[in-house]
Amino acid sequence: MKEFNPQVSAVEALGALAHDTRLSVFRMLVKAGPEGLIAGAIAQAANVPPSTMSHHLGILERAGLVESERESRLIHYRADYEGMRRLLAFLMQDCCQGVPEMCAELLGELNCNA
Amino acid sequence: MKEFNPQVSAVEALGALAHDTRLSVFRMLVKAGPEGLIAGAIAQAANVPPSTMSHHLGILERAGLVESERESRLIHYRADYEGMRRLLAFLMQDCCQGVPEMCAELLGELNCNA
DNA sequence: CAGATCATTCTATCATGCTCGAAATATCGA
DNA sequence: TCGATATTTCGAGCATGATAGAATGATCTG
Repeated sequence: MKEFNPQVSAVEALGALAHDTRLSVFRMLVKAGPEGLIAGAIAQAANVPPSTMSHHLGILERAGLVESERESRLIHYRADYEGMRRLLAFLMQDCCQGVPEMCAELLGELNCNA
Repeated sequence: MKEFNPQVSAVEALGALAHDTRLSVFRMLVKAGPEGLIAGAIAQAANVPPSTMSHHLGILERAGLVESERESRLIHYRADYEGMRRLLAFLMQDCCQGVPEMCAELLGELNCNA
């Protein structure tokens, strides 16, 4: 039986993002939106072999940061916004429970200017 | 000459937080506020030897997530809110430049309830 | 200055993670 | 069914990270 430990999930997600190639891929997918990108195109864009990229995408997926869906021979990867939200919420939670003033200030600077 | 690469800094910060002990310590320091905590107390609270904790604190400090200040024999560690803000801003930036609707929704759920 | 306290740095061992070619799997078109 | 395409899984070699005892550095007190 696999328990739900928010901190363990957060460590896994942070570890998934703590890699140059994987962080680039995640950002790429966030920008790509709901349509996502095809595995091969991601590997090509990041300039790494398909097998290496597959490994990285697996790590991001297991961490709950991306989702994949097969469409015939192609596999679409897209960012998992809910996973991202969980991670950010976990990090902010400490802030809110600790020093709300600083937390508020921090959130205030994070506005979308789009 | 050491260049400033936001992505490299982000990877370093994410890597620093991607460890159970270090994430616990960082949360602890965020909750502790500006006064921070003493190195020895942190090691004791996390139940790890001082040398191991010193190693972890060094990683967090080099990543720009905590600051240290000596006060006689004791060394105070406190969370670096500016470093945390930079990391979160970097992660949100992708979101904002990509799909602003999702970004806004995501930020909306991150309100301090304190 | 000597001894005690607090913390870091050193060093060695052990564990985990990254990379990528080769082989395997899945799907399509002829 | 056969060959081509897209992707993953496997396996091995290499690199990096974690851990903690011992030694070192910094500071206070008597």
